Amino acid sequence: MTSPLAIDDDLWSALGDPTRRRMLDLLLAAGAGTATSLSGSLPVTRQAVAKHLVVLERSGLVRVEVSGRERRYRVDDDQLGRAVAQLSAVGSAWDARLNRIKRIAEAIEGEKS
Amino acid sequence: MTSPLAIDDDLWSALGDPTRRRMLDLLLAAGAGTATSLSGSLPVTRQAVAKHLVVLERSGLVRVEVSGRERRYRVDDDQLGRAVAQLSAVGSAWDARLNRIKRIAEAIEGEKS
DNA sequence: CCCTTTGCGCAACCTTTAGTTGCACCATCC
DNA sequence: GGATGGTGCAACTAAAGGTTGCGCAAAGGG
Repeated sequence: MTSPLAIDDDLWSALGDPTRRRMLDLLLAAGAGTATSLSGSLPVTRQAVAKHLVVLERSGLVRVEVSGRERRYRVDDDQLGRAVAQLSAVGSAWDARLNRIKRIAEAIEGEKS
Repeated sequence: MTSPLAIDDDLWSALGDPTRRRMLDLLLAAGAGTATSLSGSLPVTRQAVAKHLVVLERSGLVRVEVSGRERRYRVDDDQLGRAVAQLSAVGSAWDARLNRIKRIAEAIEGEKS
């Protein structure tokens, strides 16, 4: 195992920002959205949202669909699925280590008696 | 459900940095470490590591133990456990939405026939 | 058809964060 | 006591997240 943590940093860092995470939530809930519509539900300006959309698009988590003068974004299911898989991979790697430590601690505890 | 995504942003953002994630890995693997020892296994300077350790300590993910002239850090199991729980909470919330979308799509697909 | 909306993009600027280098300090060990 | 090695502090740079202000083009309503 070459460290289960040799992770796609780009994907992770796209998810690292709270505003971007909330944008993904909003997009999942509404199906799609534009920079303007998203900024209505977020505590930041449209321009900030637009910059985040660029980041999300570069990381493949959303795709754009131009319709007239609107740029409508929606989540890329496959890519978000991959992201979720990585989150849970890191989570379970850490969990495994924590459990191993715990078992060792308990074993030592047992020996003492 | 008041959005499973009303998440502890501090904890998440502490985990958002790739260097900090690798530091946690190193600390878990070695049991403990100092700014100097960690910087030996990372592509950044000791000072950068020291700053990250401050962030990790503020978020409760590591605790320090002063021993002579060394400041030895180790992971706080409970807090890392909470962090892992949050990762998996967000992951499964998204997963649930993706699956719901998929089911709806399949249902529509079914209707067409 | 013109004029007003409205959704976007671009540019300048500010602040915070991750990183660097350089230096001074103090505990340790010979 | 003096060299050594682990820390802390300060100044500086670069990139990221955010803001404001402006200009433009596509829709829509008289």
